[in-house]
Amino acid sequence: MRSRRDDLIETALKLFYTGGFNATGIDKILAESGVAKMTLYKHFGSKDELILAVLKRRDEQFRGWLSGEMAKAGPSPKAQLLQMFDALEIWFSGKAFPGLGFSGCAFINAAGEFSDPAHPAHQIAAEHKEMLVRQFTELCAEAGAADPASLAEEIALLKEGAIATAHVRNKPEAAKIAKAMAERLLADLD
Amino acid sequence: MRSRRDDLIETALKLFYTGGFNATGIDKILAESGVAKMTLYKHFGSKDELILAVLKRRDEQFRGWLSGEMAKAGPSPKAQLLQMFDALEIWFSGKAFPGLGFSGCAFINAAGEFSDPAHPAHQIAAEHKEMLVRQFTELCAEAGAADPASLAEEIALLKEGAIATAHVRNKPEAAKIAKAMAERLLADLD
DNA sequence: CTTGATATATACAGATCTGTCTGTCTATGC
DNA sequence: GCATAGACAGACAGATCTGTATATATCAAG
Repeated sequence: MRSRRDDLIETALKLFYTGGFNATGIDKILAESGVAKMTLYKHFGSKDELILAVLKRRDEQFRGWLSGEMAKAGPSPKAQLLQMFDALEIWFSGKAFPGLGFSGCAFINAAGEFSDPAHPAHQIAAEHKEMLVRQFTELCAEAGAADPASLAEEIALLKEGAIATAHVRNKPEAAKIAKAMAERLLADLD
Repeated sequence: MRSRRDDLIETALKLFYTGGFNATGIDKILAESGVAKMTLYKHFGSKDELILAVLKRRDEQFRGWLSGEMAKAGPSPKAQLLQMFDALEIWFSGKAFPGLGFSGCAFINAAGEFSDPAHPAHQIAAEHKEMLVRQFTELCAEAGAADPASLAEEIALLKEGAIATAHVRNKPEAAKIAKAMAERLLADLD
């Protein structure tokens, strides 16, 4: 049974993600989740803290989903890295997270609304991206790359470019373009 | 002499860009620009229309600046495309637009806050990106690329990836990473 | 059955936001 | 000089937002 705290986080994630953080009011989250206002402030203290809890949840949810999709490629690290771009395409098409659709990357969006790098929400966004780069680095090392850290940064940059392109230009094919570029980057491996 | 309308657009651009669209109130723009509220509504009718005017101004300003930076590379289209990534680095460091600093791409940010692709602000953002891709396509054709449209999409994707990485992770070196990747893409040309 | 923790409903305070209304001031052109 | 257009100043309406206060209901454990 899901707790009220989880109800709030899941509802807030959906509304913040699709409608923006600043533009989405507390009252809307309360109405859609059916939770009382006092319960929200008991659990989170402020809207800002709810935003941080939502971003942490999204980080777990997204990285968990992506790892699962990449694992479908089997044991080869190179195949897993390429599979990531197929996962992006599923995400861009709106099929990855039922009920959420695709409204770009929640962390890029958060960094846009909370532009100061010192803002806690911006920092969570940065950490999320860093964690993914670390995961890519391990796979690149496992695949025998000469410079795993640099290669992982390049893969990550392709991923960010695909996300921004898919969202701003409403162009989900960006995943395929990025994948083709990644294939050339990884051609020497395995 | 700058008109009141320009004063409003320039001040709103700075505040929207650094503080976000929804989070920045009309009153702040009026206070900082020294313009009366009635004057704003005389010129723009609503905050939404001011936002659109700001995005159009930013489109002209940014593409004009970028074209100027690229032109510094001389007549070679390949050199101009590579020069673009040097321009990105200047932008990321905050030196491109005095008084604005670097808060990511105003159009990626706008698409984040106005996520619906049918929203006028989102559409202006998409058009801005499309115009840049068209410019890249012309340069790729001029450089003798076999498939100028595809190559331009790849260059554009590297650019978007660099912007997102530089902002979210506070990592201006992303420009150099993207440039190195672009050099490999363009190696066969000229 | 009582106690304590948790949640609910509802009202409210205080701030802020967009947009309007009413005057007044000032400059420019005739 | 005078008329007209544009901008300023400042109050105000109405909505909305975050956060608080109060009083009530539910439910499980001892």
